Amino acid sequence: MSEGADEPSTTTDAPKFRYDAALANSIERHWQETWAAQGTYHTPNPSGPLRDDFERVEGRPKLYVLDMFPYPSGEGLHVGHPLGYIGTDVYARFKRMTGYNVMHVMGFDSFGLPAEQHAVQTGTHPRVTTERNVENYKRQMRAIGFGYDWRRSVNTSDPTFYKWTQWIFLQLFNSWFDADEQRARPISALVEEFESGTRVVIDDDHPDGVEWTALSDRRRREVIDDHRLAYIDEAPVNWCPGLGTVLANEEVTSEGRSERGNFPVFRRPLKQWKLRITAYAERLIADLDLVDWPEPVKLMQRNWIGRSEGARIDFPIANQPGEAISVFTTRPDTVFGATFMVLAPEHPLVDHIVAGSWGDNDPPSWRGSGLAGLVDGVPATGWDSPSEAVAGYRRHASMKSDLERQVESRQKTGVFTGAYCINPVNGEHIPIFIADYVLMGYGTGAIMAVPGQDERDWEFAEAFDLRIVRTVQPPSGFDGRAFTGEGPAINSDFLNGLGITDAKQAIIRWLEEKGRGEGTVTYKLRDWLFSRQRYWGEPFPIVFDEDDMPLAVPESMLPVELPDLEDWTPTTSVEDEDSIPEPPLGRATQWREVEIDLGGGPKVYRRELNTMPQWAGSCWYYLRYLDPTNENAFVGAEVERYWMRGARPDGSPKAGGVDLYVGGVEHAVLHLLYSRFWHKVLFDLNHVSTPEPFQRLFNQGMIQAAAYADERGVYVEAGEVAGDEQAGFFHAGRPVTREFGKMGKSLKNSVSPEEIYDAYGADTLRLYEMAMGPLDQDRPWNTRDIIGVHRFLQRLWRNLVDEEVGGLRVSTSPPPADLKRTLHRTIAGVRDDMDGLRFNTAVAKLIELNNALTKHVAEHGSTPREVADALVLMLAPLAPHVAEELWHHLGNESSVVWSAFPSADASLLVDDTVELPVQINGKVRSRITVAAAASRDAIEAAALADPAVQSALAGRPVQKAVIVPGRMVSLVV
RNA sequence: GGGCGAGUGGCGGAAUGGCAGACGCGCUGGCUUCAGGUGCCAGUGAGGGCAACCUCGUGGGGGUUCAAGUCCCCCCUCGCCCACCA
Repeated sequence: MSEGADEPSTTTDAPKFRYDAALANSIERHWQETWAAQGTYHTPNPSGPLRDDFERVEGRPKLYVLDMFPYPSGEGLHVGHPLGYIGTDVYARFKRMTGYNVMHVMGFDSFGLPAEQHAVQTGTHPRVTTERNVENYKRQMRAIGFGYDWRRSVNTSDPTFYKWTQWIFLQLFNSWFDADEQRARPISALVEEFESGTRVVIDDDHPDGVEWTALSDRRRREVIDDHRLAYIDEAPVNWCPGLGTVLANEEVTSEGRSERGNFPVFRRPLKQWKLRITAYAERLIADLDLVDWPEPVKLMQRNWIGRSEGARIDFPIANQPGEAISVFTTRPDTVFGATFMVLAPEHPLVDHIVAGSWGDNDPPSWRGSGLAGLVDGVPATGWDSPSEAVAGYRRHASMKSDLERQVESRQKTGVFTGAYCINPVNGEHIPIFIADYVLMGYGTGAIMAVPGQDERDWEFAEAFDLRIVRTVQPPSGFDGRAFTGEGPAINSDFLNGLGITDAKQAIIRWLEEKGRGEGTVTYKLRDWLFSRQRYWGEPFPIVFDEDDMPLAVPESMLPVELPDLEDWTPTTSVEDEDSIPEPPLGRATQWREVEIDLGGGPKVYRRELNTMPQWAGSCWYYLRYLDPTNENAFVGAEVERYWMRGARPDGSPKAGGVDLYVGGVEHAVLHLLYSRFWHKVLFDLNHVSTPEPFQRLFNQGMIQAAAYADERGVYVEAGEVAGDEQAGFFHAGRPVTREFGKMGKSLKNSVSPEEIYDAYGADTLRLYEMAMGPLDQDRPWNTRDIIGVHRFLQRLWRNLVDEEVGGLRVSTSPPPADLKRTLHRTIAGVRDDMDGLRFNTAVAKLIELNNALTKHVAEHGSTPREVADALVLMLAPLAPHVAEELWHHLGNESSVVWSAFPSADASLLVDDTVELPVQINGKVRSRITVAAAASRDAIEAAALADPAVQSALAGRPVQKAVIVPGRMVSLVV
């Protein structure tokens, strides 16, 4: 018994042992302390320091249930946060009670922008605020009664954790992607292949290959560095002055702003770290077939990776023998209709091909006359020369932000370069334009324009009065413009008559035979920009030598600890897009240089001053939970194999990994793509045993709450609003309007878990969040509804405990047959629902059982022991505190947490007799009761004999009788 | 513009093609209480009828079926994702 039961109740005349908030709170406090003291939720490993009493669970199947861990914000948890956590906690507890060894841990994603921005706002060092916030989150989570093994918890900003984040980065740095074997291999293997001559170096200076021994030491290092999975690249990146850092493509919205903070983002070339995720594009798509994920998430990943099959076609440049422009197209079958060429404005060949002067027949529109109103300094007849036009148009294009491009209704603009190239299939000279609708970042940055079959090219051709040749026969009556549908090839020489698929195959064969191109695959995915100019992140384990070339810090020197700084704030400026990134670590004057011996004696090196992005720690934290104290490896091999192995009971193919991963759909392409990539690298290098990290993914819904805005549109505290839908809503006497949105600070509609414990207890909160709807659905929070599940717990308690004196109201007599059937039907249903994560219907079934029990107790004065035991056990995953209290009250010594979930007696799931509805012409006219095993004939006879049926038939003969035994009778007259 | 998903009482939501609205909130009536309610009991889709019952009813319109919230076609509304990706 908890001592709380002896405390006076807050209400004056309520029974002393009524399950109210005060009693719930004392029960919860008592068991939380007891569980912590007894290590109830400790999960044993098969080996190592956390082996504990592994024998106890040996032979059980393992189950790894994982939540997307939070970043610990200064606001603390609101009731919208723990929805998924409660769901996994219920599931983990249920599976433990049904015989699994369950891994269930919570950690903290504490590096990165959110933590740092919070620190900036409060003016306190992020380490201090992070530690404080983590403690607050832990306290709040303990109060909800989560069954985590807290010994395994990790915090990504802890040096003992990020030591291994850095170690994994070095794995990436020290490996390369072998395209032939489609996997990562140690960089040393590449060096060996170069040295032995089995692989030759091909670069811009040596397109036909060059001997390794012919290269300088420095050139060799450059070649190696260019192969690494983590490499430095100078390329256009997303520079966000408002945040003072560069961002990954995934962190930039389609409006060209930062996902976090909504600051403008500018493209500019900078030297940055990148990770070669593009090498894994094919496997990242293919292995989606191995995992049990929601189809929309798989689709989002496939779309993000953006695989396109097509061909590369080389168009020789006119008057420049031996030179050609490569294009990528998904429609090589339309090449006979390519009547002009378009390059991205930034395409490197533009300067090379641009003509000295306009041709006599080049119309004003080709010279840029159409831009006269849009761009400063354009004469009404266009620019005077192609080079002026190119320069002017480039200026115009680079000034346009992505947002402006979108707003500008996609009017096609561009200018002629004055140059021509030759269509390789028919020898025609076709003009080369530059236009901003062709993007440098995709394919080759150049297209062959086929206006007859491409809407964008059609628009461009119309705007610039260019020739249009159809190469696919549109259906008769087609009055559209570009025809993108299926049809026989026309105007295409040897392709004529072929369908699109056959024509593609034929032209690719032709291109490959003639050496004019080849079939190829292109991806939208870009390499992952991996450095940030922020303080609060993992330092790179990298130093630079006097040649400015990167070298790995030896593993023995990890972690490279983040130095303490007086001023750790980022350098930001919202207005100035010409600003340049300044890593705050540059201010660490003692730290930024280091003397170490990397072979050849101690030398002074310059440290990498950027830090890793927020996603680094979350890429692999689920592996550290398994072996958090391991000082020799990021995870021990035996432990990793035990928890990550993936064998389905039926032996079907399975990726393995985490058995159930629950989190928000907002991570569909960021975290989930990045961590799959890291996991695959670790898999290739034999550090983990499964090709995928997360076997099953489940996206929980978002809890929304009513928010209220006044006449000015300013949000007011939702908790201070009075009124209802009929009367309207008021804040401080003034009318406000209601909307629903994500719970949080910005809408002023947060509800803290503490408010709910104080009024009802944590078990009620847990139960309410599970009962309010399907776990994967968004749903509005409604504090008013909570009383329903609280009453349920109160009635259940009252059915087992005498509210006045606290004694048990449990009898040894067996339950009557109907109650026993209800019990076993409930057991079967609840088991099913919990296995399927349908906790809302599981709660409904328990309430139904308890309602039946309440009737029984009203008549008999006590609960049959058999029902009491089963009900408490079934309640345990959902409301663990009150279940544990009742379990001990029922006389059990051991924890309900490790007790067996009840099993249904199959013989009690079928009734002896069943009531069947009888439909006449589709409408229910009567109900008959027949034996469950009755034959069709017997059921039909019983239906026809029923007086209500007879009167409804009114003597009409039955034309047809449909009998579904156990279901219904349907008569047609 | 393209893709995906969803529309069921006053509200949240249940329904292997087989009795629509389980369960909960709210509401109505009653009990308990000096009073209040976070207590208890009963009722509660709409309309009609004293009643047994009858009619209508799952965004709208068609269809398949003995039987449709569920399957098929068209349309409307909302949400999410992508958006000049060659």
